[in-house]
Amino acid sequence: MSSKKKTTRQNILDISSELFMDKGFQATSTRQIAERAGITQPNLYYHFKTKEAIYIAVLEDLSKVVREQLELIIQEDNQLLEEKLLHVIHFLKEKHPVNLFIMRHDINNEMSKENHQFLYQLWRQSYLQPLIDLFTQYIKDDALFNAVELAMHFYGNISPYIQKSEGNHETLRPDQLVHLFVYGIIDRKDT
Amino acid sequence: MSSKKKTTRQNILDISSELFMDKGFQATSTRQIAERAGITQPNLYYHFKTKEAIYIAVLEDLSKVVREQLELIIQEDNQLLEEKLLHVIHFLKEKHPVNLFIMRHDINNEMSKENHQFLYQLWRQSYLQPLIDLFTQYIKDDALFNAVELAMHFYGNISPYIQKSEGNHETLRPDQLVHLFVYGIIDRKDT
DNA sequence: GTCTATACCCAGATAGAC
DNA sequence: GTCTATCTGGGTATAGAC
Repeated sequence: MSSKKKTTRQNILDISSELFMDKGFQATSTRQIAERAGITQPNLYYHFKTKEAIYIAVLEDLSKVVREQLELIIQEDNQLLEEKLLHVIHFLKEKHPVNLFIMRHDINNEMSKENHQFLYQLWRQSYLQPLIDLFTQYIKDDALFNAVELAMHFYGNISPYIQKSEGNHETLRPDQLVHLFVYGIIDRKDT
Repeated sequence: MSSKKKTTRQNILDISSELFMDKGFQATSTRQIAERAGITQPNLYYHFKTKEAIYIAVLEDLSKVVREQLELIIQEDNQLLEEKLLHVIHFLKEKHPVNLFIMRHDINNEMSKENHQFLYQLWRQSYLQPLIDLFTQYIKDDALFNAVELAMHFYGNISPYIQKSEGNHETLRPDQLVHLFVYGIIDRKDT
């Protein structure tokens, strides 16, 4: 507790992160952010040039944490693929309850052209690349799918299960999710 | 060609359907709809009470077609589960290139409370129920997952692959998609 | 049925005082 | 650094003439 008080800038980022990652860029207004941060809306513009700049700063923070953690997980020794995937899901679910659909939609559709490019690369490096590396380690050369396809597919599979709101009709447990991803819907436990 | 000219109302619905299902409810403005329909924006309000009413009419049209077609597919005789799933994907991809994430997000988050209930039931009946019926036919009683879980999971799996825009980085073919869903990522072709 | 004109609201962003 | 006041533009929706 060397410096107990958060800076206004960091406070804005933390609150914006929650709102952006839950409701999305468009649906989050600068007035909402300001209200929750306990400041006036124009004051945001002292700390950031535009609303989009806030979004970028938020994603830079998130990406750093995610990348570090995912790289740790895939480097664990003596673990089955299933166990590592389970760790990934647990990490995202507990520490990172983010709506990945909305996040990807915002990156692809709500940003200016330059920022879209930048954020897409950021997303790829921090979210996708560790999974690509993981699958590269584990799959055979003659596998039916390459590592990139599997990594993308993995995110498509787990996204509905790691966000917080969005009418939680998805009820599978993380280990069931991994089972479906690795073995499919067919029960082969008894073969 | 008994009546060649589309009514204004139907024209509005067709254009709204494309926009809503591609960009979502919020991101589609009544001005855009009117412009593409070749009418003025206030004229929309002669045909529909609100923007939300347009969305509901659109989803009623879509649901009817989807429900009929999916029920046809699951009733086909002498087909493997894989073949039926493939037919479902082909139908959705070709005739119904809709962003299912956005659709579900709109139903859950952009509608008034009553309309949310109504549309959710509509979605369940037309999109989900046929898949539930299909899995009920094919899975064993002691399977690891029930039909509802599998149906939800199936949509989560295929959604990224059937929309038209949204930066097409997903490249799996429909048959690969079915393979992953049914057998998982492990290559067991040679066992 | 379709139009013009316009009301009303909420968004992002800026100017300038303190 | 933070505020009040305000601009500008976009959104949905209504009134009323034709």
